[in-house]
Amino acid sequence: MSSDDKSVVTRLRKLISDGGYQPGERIGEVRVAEQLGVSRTPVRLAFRTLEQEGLLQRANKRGFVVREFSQEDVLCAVEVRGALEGLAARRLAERGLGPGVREQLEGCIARGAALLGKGYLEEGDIARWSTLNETFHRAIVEGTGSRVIDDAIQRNNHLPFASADSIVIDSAALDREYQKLYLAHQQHQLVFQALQRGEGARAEMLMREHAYIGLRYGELFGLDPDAETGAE
Amino acid sequence: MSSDDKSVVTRLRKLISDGGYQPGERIGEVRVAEQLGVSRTPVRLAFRTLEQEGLLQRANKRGFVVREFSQEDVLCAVEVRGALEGLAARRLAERGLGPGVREQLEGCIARGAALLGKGYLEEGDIARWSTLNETFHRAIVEGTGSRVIDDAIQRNNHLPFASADSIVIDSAALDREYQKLYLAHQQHQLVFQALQRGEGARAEMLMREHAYIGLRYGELFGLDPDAETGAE
DNA sequence: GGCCTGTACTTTGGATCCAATAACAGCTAT
DNA sequence: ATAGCTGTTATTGGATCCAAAGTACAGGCC
Repeated sequence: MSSDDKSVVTRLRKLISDGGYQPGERIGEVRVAEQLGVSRTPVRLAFRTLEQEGLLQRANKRGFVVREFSQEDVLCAVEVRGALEGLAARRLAERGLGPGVREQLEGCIARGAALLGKGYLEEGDIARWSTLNETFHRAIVEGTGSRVIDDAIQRNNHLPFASADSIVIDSAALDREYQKLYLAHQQHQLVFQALQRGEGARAEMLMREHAYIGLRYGELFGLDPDAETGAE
Repeated sequence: MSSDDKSVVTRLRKLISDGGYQPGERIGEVRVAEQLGVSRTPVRLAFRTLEQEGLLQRANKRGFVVREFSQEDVLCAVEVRGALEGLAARRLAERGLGPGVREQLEGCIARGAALLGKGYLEEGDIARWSTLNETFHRAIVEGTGSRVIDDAIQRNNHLPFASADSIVIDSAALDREYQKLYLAHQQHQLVFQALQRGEGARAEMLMREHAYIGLRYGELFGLDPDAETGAE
């Protein structure tokens, strides 16, 4: 189950989000099994997982359809992440961050400063930011030491547009993206400061606001708000 | 899948939470299949669902074990619910509650007032409170109109101690429970007032605090805090 | 005597087979 | 001509079979 089956779930998730199946489209077991080169059994297992994740939903009486998400859904998923990561940040601030977490967060901020210090973005910087941003968020969530909170966030992140590293969408306009990343970096610093000082409420609100960064902040830089959903 | 298989998931969930399998215990496919009188296939599918719900977790290299939850986990699950229901309440207050939702909430409060107005609890009141409380919470969550938020809350509620109606634990001491329910009723009224007035931040904080009602409020009434986890 | 290795058994995961059911189409009757 | 019924087909869900991987036990070697 571990190796091969997990790969089926992953590949099916990728197959769907890459547009192999359109939102609202009915998805059948046999066709997917043929496409992935496996039997129907692991596909059925994977359908179950993806149903729980929210990517699939049961059809009228039989089978599954690919779930379709509205702009509103995207916004809500980001708000859910903000609420949960805010909760994690508050708990972390109140209970104090251990040396390991502090070190990780400091490392992320240092890497962010190095990345953005030169005043512009170059090829590969976006990937580098993505990993450091991922590390930063995971450090906070794992720092709470609660699998329940972690799981809740992970489940929400299964929605393809909800996770923390779906910020950058236009890698062609690096100058515009630079401003967003710089703001995100500043927010990271503020969150870290609040965490260090044990300012729970402030850490929570900062983390919550930080979730919006990939969503509506484009308006601040004169972008078209409709193009700033962060989806895909 | 719909009818029979859903029953397998439900029955297995019940089998686990009724103590048929101890937390931390390894759970095998064949034994469960025999106990439920079905083949291994639906059991495997059910394992998948319950893994996503968080009731099972993968064993070291093979199979599943029943997840065990600490007191800390219970607290975290309640805080997660508070954060998410708080988010729902804020959105509802900001966007305004429609006549349907308002009516439902008013109905719940009226029923609560009738239930608690006589000053004491009698047999059956606890079940009545449970349904009205469930209706109240669901009205707020569904009132947001967002399946994403709804799903996130539902997924958290799959943990047996996390849902909103795991308040009352000691049905033998009805006088003590009365005070808790009365406080809960007052909180419902405050939440409703904030929702009506469009006071988003206040509605959120009230809803969030309200989540704790079954957890630590026992201390206020001189109960043993350890007995007030709300589990089961 | 303890540790390592090999073999056998247990259990899971994948594939295939069979039954049940829902969708679809064609036919008939009003 | 249309609506309802019936038969056929396609697709899902359950059971069983087979292979692979893990674990435990035992025997041998150091």
